[in-house]
Amino acid sequence: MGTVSKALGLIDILARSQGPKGLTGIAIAAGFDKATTRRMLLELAANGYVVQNADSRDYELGPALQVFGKIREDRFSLYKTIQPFVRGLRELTDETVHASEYSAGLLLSICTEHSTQPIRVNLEEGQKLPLHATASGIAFLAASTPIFIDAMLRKPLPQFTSTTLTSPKSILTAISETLGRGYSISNQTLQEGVSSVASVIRNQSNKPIGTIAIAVPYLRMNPKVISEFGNLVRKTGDDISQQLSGRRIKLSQAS
Amino acid sequence: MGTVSKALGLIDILARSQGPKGLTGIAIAAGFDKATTRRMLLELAANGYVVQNADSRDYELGPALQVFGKIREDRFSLYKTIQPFVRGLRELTDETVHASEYSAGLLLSICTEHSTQPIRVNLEEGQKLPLHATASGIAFLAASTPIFIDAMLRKPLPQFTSTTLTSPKSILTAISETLGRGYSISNQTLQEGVSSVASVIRNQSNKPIGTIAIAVPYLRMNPKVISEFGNLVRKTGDDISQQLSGRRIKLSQAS
DNA sequence: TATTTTTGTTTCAATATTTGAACCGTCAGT
DNA sequence: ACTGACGGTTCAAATATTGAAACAAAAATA
Repeated sequence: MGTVSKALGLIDILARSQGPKGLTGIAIAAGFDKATTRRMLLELAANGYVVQNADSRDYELGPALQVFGKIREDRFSLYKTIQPFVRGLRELTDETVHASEYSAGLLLSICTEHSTQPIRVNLEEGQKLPLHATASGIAFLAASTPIFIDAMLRKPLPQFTSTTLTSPKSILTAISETLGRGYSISNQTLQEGVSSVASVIRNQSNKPIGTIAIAVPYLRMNPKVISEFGNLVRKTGDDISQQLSGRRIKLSQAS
Repeated sequence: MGTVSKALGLIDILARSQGPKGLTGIAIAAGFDKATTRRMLLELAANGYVVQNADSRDYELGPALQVFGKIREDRFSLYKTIQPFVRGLRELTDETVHASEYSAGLLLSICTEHSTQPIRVNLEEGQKLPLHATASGIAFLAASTPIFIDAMLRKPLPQFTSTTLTSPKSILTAISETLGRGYSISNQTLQEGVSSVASVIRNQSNKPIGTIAIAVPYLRMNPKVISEFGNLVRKTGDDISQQLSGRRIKLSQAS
């Protein structure tokens, strides 16, 4: 692993930990030496990706992330297109609905609307969704090329719960079932007590770029709910893909 | 300069260039070798900070920036607090109004509302504002400690226009004038034809964290406008600081 | 206040990573 | 088929990174 990845890993750690964090804590979490960690943090800070509180000496995420994030959003506003759909689906189901975008071998949660019910699925912002262990991942794989699927199933497939699918064979089965019904189903594959249905989102070129999913506490899941919510996500996924192909992505620029 | 900074510089280049960019173009813009540039881009891509289009092989900003940007915004929502003020000031003046946040030796433009007039100041998203060559910078310095001012004036002070202040002495004068009147004035110090008035924004601890500014085409600038707009930014800066000290920044964390 | 502990910062020789010139393959245009 | 432009690859040389240890400063504790 290169130095750059290590440094970016520190940002991940800061993002995951709520609130600021001291040097030692970050070093331990990252598994690096204090000296190494500090040098990286300083370099990140020099670029605005991290800020150090002058008093407490704690580190936090920096404004550069916001700035670049906004620029990216401006150019490729998947989020803006998706958000109303996610919200609509939440209102319709009153379950936690979330959309994700594919990036670097996994799905990044980019938009979440939480259920209002007392028992609900809670999703951290920016949560990483492994392809093999989530309904979203299976839905995404089902829309991918055999080459891509093969490459992904060659990687390690860590087990998160007792029902995580960890064999390529079982995942291929789940994929073909997904192709049959038009949406994927997960049964506590990433987190105990959480079931989901998910569907793929495609871009103008019909390539899969992300997913939309409904995450339901297992206790409220049953075949009727699965089929009802499943058909809802499928339709919503299609609608989003439709809208993405209809509207051009913003390319033009002002002087 | 360390490897990390070099890699982050590539993100800067992608952000500044509108739309995707090829390997060679990026390498030239960055001044690195192709091999180096590519290795960095791959590493950035592996972390989601950059994506490579499978067909065109061009590189673009990645979703990780959006994800982390949103997390930061959630924790430290200077932007959300400021935006209504910026918009209000734009409506009042119909000139371009922008707010900035201090980071790593300069001010990052984080929120802009453009004038609707045919001749107006245009500001790129995420524009970097040097402290010595902008009204925002002078306003920020005027609110800073002597130690900080001294450190900043020791750095190189590049000349951008014929009227850029490049001597520590002239900048110190501008600072003391700013302290006297409560807002700073720039006269085409960064870009020809642009004058600005600016005022500082402080956090709960009364420390300067950013600025708010009105940028006016030079042809519409005159003493009357300066004093009118100047007093407006000053008041708005104070209002924002007031609101920031009223509301606590989110510090608590869940389990 | 004195003492201990924790946390942040610096140093430097050993080490692993980065670097870039040269090279290869591919595609588009002629 | 030739040419030029571009993306991607290789590998020895150059350089940046690493981390143990020492140091400093600040908190916590006695």
